[in-house]
Amino acid sequence: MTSAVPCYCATLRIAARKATAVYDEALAPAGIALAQFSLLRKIERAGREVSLSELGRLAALDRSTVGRNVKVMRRKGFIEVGSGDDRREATVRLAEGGRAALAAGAPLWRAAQARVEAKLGEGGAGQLRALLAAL
Amino acid sequence: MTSAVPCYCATLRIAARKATAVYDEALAPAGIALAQFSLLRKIERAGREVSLSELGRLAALDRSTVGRNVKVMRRKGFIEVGSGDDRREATVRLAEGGRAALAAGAPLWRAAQARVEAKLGEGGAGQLRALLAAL
DNA sequence: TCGACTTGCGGGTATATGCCCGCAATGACC
DNA sequence: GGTCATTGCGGGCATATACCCGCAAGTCGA
Repeated sequence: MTSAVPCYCATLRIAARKATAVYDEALAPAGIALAQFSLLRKIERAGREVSLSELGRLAALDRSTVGRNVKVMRRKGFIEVGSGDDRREATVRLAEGGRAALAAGAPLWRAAQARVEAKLGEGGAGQLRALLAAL
Repeated sequence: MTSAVPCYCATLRIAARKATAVYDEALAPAGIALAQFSLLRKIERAGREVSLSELGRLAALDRSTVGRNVKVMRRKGFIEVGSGDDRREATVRLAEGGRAALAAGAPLWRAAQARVEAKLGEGGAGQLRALLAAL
């Protein structure tokens, strides 16, 4: 008999998919989905040009994944790609479209964030952060 | 000033990716990754043939995603695809390869599960389940 | 200064994921 | 018994994600 032991990983993946759907829907009016919005925020927070590898570290994404995502965001006019002093590096910075998406998305993101926080209840939000940080 | 408010969604996605990497590595010797292992378990648990739509509901996946994943698992010999009474339905059941992968993966999965549980600490595991269920 | 690592990327390969459209099979309701 | 809405799929389209290989640029020690 296989007892019904839930797999942490499967549960996390489902939660991530559901949360993504919630944020994607909220951000839709801004013409951007969470994955890209999140990357734009990392770039914004950096406050300077960042290389693809740095962005990967910031977002905990594989470098090659960042490279592909960047290509899409570039095509959409969210970012511009240049090269740094180190000529191996490809650096990215926000473009007008990216700033606009961030501005339009900010309040929508906050709404989604609040909705999720409400579902988690008092203290739950903080607990979740602490638990996920432990991973 | 943009304060450093962590996005629940981004955090969840990172946690899911990291957990997936842990389980994938653990399951590697069994020749299967977590996403497919998880689906095989759903089919096993069902104890009967399930349609693609049912599997989608069980795994909280979009039906079209299930369709594609099933195609890959079929090619790998993990499952067999047939059709039910309702001739619209495509039903799946475990094949020999799937049973073997489940058997070989079971102890490896338990090890990964234990490792994650250890990181979450006493009670943390249960809390996480409760929180994710709230989503 | 020259070879040996190290680092940063692009591209190939394979999955995973969701939305939408259209088709076929069912079901429900006159 | 005919519509007509519902349900189940496949396939097209777009992203997201990771691993590996190979090339180019930078670093460092002898």
